Amino acid sequence: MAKHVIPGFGELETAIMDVVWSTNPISVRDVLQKLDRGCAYTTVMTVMQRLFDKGLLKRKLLDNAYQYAPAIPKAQFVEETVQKTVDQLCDGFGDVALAHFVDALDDVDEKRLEKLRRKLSLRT
Amino acid sequence: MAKHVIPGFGELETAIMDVVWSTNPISVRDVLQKLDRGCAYTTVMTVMQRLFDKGLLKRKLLDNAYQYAPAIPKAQFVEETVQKTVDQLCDGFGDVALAHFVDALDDVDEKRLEKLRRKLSLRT
DNA sequence: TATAGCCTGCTACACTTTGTAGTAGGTAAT
DNA sequence: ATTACCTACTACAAAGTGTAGCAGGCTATA
Repeated sequence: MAKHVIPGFGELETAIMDVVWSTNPISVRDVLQKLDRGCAYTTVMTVMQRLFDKGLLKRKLLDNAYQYAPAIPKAQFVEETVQKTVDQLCDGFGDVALAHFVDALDDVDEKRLEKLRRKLSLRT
Repeated sequence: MAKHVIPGFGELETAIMDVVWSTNPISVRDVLQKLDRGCAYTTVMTVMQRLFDKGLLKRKLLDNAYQYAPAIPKAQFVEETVQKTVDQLCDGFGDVALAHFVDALDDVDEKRLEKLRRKLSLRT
């Protein structure tokens, strides 16, 4: 089975969320079609149900079928996930982690570095 | 049970690695004592065995008991973990993730920001 | 030498998360 | 009414992690 890419967030779940973020409201059937990965209707339905249970999707009954939509915008979700990840790694490993985040971000392309510089200079 | 704090890295595992990083070589018994969390000897042993299997610990038989030591220094492990995490989140969420990493790091104390600024100015 | 004590290896179980999907039962349209 | 589609419920596999018992082996000491 696919490894968890993001803690508490599997590969199928990510794919489904991406579909729903890009097109919503959307039915299970349509997500299934857009996914194009030959899994069963019920598989997609179950995962979307779980996403709903986790509070990541909301839904509305329309003509006897659920129409799903993101409970939070992608940007916000990513923000929270990143923040949580940074926090957890810093909790677990302290300053060392922080330092390495900086290093990791070091590899980022120049355009982003430029943005970062601008950001930093704003608050100096 | 405790949630996974770091993907592929549980709470007990982190605690044990920290003990071994701070004191090594070290026996299972001594780790158990230092942990001070009332779990069984065999629990610690099993987890250390797994850590060994994962390549995170090395060991040497001494007087019929294993002496464990980190296979890699903490700094290196943290670096790899952080790098992997950043990569995965960027894979999964693209530029949005990156931007939010920058934001997350924004909250970091001034001393670190200063370091970051210095780092960035070096490559402008 | 026997016995207690500590160590390892093996095994096993619970629980959670994620992917996967079948079946039953309901509703709606043809 | 029969077909088609939807949901709810249920279930299972596999991995990861925490937890620990038990058997067997070595050592030291009584």
